[in-house]
Amino acid sequence: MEQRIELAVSTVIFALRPHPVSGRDTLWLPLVRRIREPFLGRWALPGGPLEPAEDLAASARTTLRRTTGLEPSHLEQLYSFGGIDRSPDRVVSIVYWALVRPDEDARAIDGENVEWFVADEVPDLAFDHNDIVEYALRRLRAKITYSDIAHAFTGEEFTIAQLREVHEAVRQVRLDPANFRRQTLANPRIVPTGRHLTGTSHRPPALYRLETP
Amino acid sequence: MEQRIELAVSTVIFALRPHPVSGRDTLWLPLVRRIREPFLGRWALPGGPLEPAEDLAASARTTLRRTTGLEPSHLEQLYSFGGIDRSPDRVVSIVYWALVRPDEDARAIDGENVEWFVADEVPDLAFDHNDIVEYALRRLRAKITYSDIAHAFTGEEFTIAQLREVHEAVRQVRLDPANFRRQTLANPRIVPTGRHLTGTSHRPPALYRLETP
DNA sequence: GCAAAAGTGTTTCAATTACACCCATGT
DNA sequence: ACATGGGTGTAATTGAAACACTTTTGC
Repeated sequence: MEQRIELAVSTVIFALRPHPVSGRDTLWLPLVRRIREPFLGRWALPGGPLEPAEDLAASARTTLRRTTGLEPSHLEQLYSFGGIDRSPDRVVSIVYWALVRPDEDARAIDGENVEWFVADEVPDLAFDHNDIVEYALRRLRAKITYSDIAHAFTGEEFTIAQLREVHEAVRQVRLDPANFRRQTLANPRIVPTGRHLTGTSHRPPALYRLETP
Repeated sequence: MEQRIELAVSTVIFALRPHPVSGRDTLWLPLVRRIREPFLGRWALPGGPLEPAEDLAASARTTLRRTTGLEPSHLEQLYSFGGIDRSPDRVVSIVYWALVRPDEDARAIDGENVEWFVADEVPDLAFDHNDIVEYALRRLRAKITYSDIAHAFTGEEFTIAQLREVHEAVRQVRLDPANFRRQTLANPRIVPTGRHLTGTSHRPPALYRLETP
């Protein structure tokens, strides 16, 4: 008698929203309340079984649309978890993590049993999902320092300060505006659009965009 | 009617051996000749179906022992591949990569239909395994620059030159011995054992070991 | 004019690189 | 003694960090 191994795809979805207490931008993520055993009633990462006709990334996208109604601006495989003690029945989870833009985020329509939490303050989750969230956070915070993923949180056009605020929110640090500006503009792919952001109560900052090579 | 999704674990196994032409140390990996369709007769990464009672990493270890007869000094998950066009039947592969020590490597007994190849000169492989090997090589070469995995290629005790030769072999570069030495010894976890390597035709180099914290 | 953030300049400090030179051993 | 790699010293270059200062807008 052969035991069946379940194959599921889950996604850690990050968005930037103001922290309920401090008001400063922080990472949030949506969780889904389980309506079945095991872990009935507990919060868990959105996900579902892998459909035979569906790509791994496509499956993550489907989950993302179902829970947030949005397209991810960044989607990346995180890790595959297959410990034999993760769940009463053997299940291997391929986990993705995704970033969604705050401007689109406003348009988000949460599905049933979906609720957003501050990423660093999630409750006790089902399965090993607390470990997974922690791992995803570490990866995001590491990767933003050496890659372009911060732009997945900005619009097409952005000011240097907006980009800096993304870094500050994700990494939970304060960065020197002058030095950040220089280091950012050292990247030749970041070019000024010529336009400026208006409506600020001070000097209007220049708008830039990321050249797609 | 439900289509079954196969779940397999494959491993890219690296060892350092002298290059057949240049004689300098290079990365090698073992491949297995397929004895079944699809891709019958083609070389492929060692691997097999995931057993219900087996951990993902344990499955990789089993494969490693079967093909090389050795224990890995380093084993790490690489990526999971699940494209719907990878194979006629739908198969999701969770791929690991492993490093084995050269001293142990000498003890290796190759299984049937197993042959070692220079990692940068592998033939046309089955499935998408050429892509996977390339990806594993990139990861290894990137990771050796910021982590301790080089030690997975040295013995318990090592000279600074031996460690440098590992870096040079993996990254295919020449490194300044003086600077490499300083940067290496800047790591407080690398401590002298007090012993020296004898039998060289020149000044006997000091032996070090990596403190396990 | 004043506040506030944009944007520029400058000084300091640490890390990397290149390379000259001395040391200890086998032959 | 001399060839060879081990090991040390040091000047030049680069980049990160800290911070003073000027600019441009809304009010």
